[in-house]
Amino acid sequence: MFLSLFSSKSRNLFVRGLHFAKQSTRPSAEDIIFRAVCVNIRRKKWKFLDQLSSSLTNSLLSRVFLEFQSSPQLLLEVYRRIGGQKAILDSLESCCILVHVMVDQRNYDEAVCLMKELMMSKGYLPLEVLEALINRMSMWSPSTAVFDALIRACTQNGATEGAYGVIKKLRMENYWVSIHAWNNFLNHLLKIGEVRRFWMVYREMISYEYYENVNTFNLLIYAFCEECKLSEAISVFYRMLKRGIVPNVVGFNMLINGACSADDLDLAVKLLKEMGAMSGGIVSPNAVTYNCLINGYCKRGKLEVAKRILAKMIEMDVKPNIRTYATLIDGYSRNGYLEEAFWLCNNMVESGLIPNAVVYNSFVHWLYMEGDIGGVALLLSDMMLKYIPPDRFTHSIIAKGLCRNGHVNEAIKFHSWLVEKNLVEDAFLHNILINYLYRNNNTSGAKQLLCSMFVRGLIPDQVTYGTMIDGYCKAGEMESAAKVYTDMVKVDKNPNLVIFNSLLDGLCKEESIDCSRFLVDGMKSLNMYDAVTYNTLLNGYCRMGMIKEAFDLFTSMRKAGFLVNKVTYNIMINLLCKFGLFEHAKELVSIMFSQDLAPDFVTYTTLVTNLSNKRSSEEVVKLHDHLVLQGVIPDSQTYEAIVSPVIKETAP
DNA sequence: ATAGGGTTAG
Repeated sequence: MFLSLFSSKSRNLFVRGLHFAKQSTRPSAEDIIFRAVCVNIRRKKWKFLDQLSSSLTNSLLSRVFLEFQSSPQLLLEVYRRIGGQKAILDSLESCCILVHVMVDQRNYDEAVCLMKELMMSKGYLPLEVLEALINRMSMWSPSTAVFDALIRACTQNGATEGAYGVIKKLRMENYWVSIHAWNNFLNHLLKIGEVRRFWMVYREMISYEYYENVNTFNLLIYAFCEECKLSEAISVFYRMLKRGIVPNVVGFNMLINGACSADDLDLAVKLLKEMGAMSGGIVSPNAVTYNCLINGYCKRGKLEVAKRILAKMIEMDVKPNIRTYATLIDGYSRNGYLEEAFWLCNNMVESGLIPNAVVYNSFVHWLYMEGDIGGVALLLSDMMLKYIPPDRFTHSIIAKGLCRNGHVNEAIKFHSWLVEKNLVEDAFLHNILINYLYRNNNTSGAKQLLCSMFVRGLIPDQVTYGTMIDGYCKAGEMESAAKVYTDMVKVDKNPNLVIFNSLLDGLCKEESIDCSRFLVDGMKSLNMYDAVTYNTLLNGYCRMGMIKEAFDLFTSMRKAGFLVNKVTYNIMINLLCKFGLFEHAKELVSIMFSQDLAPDFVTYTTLVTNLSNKRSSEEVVKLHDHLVLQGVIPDSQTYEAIVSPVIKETAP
């Protein structure tokens, strides 16, 4: 192998190299290879390098990179040629030299990738990488882009504290943290739902006298939208214009998406129409804009409008993408129109787009919800045939689908299989399983699963704790629920509204009325309460026969407005029916219609069941007809059990 | 930089 080194030309260079070597008159084997490699790199003899690739050890590579650190172009070529990226990762120093080279060549993605790998698989801490980068700093232009890349690598790895630590350290060492780096970190905070921290960091950044750029302003809009503060978000837009900053489509999209999630679709449409005027003719909608609106309408069941937006999009020459179709497909499936969803999928394929895991996940999920196990099996095998890898969503959907269709043990087996195959799992999947184990009264199984989460390095989240608390509350084991609550607070997880509501329900169920009121007062003082809270208490009053309290509460709930929903009326209708006050109950039904809260299958069942116990068959049929004529969809079980036999009986 | 799919409450 080394024979070729000693061809005459190489030999000359080799000897010359030896001449300059100070430390030793007898070069080691590595020295020999090192010289040879360097020579051939200079001459771009890549074939030679390929032959040597197996001898390129860590220390050798380090030496080579150091040798060529001032020729970035050449080094980049070496990196691409040798395919020995693993070897490069083994040496922090050579890796950092390469990162500098990449950044210098504006190849930021590669730089970020390299650092992500370095931290993920080699376990280097962000601050260690930073130090190594700084050590190589003097050789290069004082560009801070390399730090931007490091912060991006941290946020992409989910290392929030790592990223913030790098920012702090840089400031301490008097390096400039670019606005891009701040924006990246701020965006990361919003993505992980840390809105409060977002504002803290934003204020910190402003205190260092940074000027916001268009991206920062967009992030402020995003943050306000997350907090459902739409008017504040819009005022950010005008503040940006006043500063003379040119807006872009991203800010508008954030506003439109925010309006959609705040259930203000009129505003969303208005923004779409006014985009041009508001931006002085600079900005026009893109695919994201339309997708946000389509999603808004799909989630509210307004499929016809959603489809009209798709048509509009095409008319305006904006190409629908896979997300457009995935959104529509999910919207149609979610609202019970699976046939139409499959038809849309066909359209999509004909337009040249290939269904991805998201599309399959929607179908699988809604087929499971319909109990169509056979359909699921077909789709999953189709997915495999087309080499579309399932993701963590697929896994959760399968686990939940199995549980929902009565196969909890199969779901547990499926989970074990995932563990065995070392496939992605997350807290989400565990939460689903834990929930169903409780429902099946398998408390010990649920506890085991929680333990296995810890073992597998998965951190239980608020939902995990909430699921356990709810499980114990439903089982009437309030002491165990309280214990989980204490455990949760110990690990610094704050209870959320859902958890409080679960606890309240548990207290109401065991008829601890004083504790229940105490909890509600506490929740009010924390400003953490909603319609569920009040419905739970109302239901508790009704169950305990505290009629006066129930009516008083109902009145104050109606005064507040937002505390009343369909469930509230269903509870009250049930109460009135129990006392045989059917006329009053029907009055509440009309009020429901007038408040745009259409009675649902629960309303139907409550009325029909109670009426059939106390009144004639004719009245039951009359009520059924009355409700159906007003557009109420009957609960099929109730209909089959009560109404259908009566109709047959009265028929001639 | 923004958009799509999975968990918890009555």
